[in-house]
Amino acid sequence: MKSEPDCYSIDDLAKASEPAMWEGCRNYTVRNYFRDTMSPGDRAFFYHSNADPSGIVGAMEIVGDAYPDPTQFDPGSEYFDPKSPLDNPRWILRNVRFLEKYRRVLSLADLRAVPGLEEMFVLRRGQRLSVMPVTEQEWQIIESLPGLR
DNA sequence: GCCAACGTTGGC
DNA sequence: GCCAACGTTGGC
Repeated sequence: MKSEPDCYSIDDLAKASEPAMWEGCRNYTVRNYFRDTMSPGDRAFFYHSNADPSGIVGAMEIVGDAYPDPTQFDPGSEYFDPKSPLDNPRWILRNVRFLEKYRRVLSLADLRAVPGLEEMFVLRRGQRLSVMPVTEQEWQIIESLPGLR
């Protein structure tokens, strides 16, 4: 799950006393991942995009079920969507809980060099989604990389 | 700041 | 429903 650290970083999540809303996703594929693919208790990598360096910076956990993203109805929010019907919300989100921050950033170049991650979604050409699947195998490979903790 | 690769929009 | 134009993302 990607976030620009200038907007919301893993340090912000680490400081949060309660699970945080992963708000503002306005892409239908991501919406479907939130709705259909994620389950409470699933783990997710926190990825800093548009950062220096960009890459995986830590881990978190999905908490609870998907529910409508309140920012779509807030005219004061940058995520306001005037076309989203109140009685049929277009956008949903998940809450996430901080698990850990790694001691180093795993850049795309780092990940590309790791055997077994060749098929990973985030490494695929042209892939720009802010939320992408990770297989159990990929998770284990990454979590066992040296120097993370 | 460039630009590839998508997603979205809207005229027809 | 097609598709050109436009907007966005995000690494580099």
